[in-house]
Amino acid sequence: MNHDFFARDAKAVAKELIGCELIHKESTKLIGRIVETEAYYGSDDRASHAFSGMTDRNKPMFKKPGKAYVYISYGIHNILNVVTGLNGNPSAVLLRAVKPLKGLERMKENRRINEKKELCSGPGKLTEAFGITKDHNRIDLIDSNLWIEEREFKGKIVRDKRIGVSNGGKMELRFYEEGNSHVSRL
DNA sequence: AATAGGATTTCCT
DNA sequence: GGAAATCCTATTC
Repeated sequence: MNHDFFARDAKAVAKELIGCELIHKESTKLIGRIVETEAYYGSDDRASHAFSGMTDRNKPMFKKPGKAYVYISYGIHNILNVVTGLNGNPSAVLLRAVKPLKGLERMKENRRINEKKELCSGPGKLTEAFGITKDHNRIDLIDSNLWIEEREFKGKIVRDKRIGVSNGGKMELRFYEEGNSHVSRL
């Protein structure tokens, strides 16, 4: 995936990321197929961290498309986003769930569980399975050991309201593969 | 300097 | 279905 792919409207990127592969290469190679994403914008999106302008935390959202924005949620979970961007406006796509394809054993160790469906079926779950932490914040997802590869997608995509956000409004910015059991919530 | 609350997960009943 | 876990950030006094 190149920078141009991410330098577009977050909603379009979120939708097209469904079916692509998230790859993390460290000692072992971990691969998951993206089955669920959400788009977040800026001043026009009350649910977004960037709603009230730039702060220390959300700074990556204002930076170059293709960068990672990782933050800690509820003091416990690392949450992974890809920065997107149209006209330099702050925006990002949250990676909510992937279907484990490769490195299952390592993911099970990281998650301390065995059920495949529970490994990556949520934003906090997939970062734990992949070993993604705030150390990955602001890294470039094009030329680091964490990246996304384009894949043809033949399934059907469902669009819905985002999960877990207050002031989410009526905007339907969540995308997921219809019927896929690795989605956090069908 | 202090405090309120979260783009969640897990465990218990 | 409900609440605890847990800590960092942003906001307020």
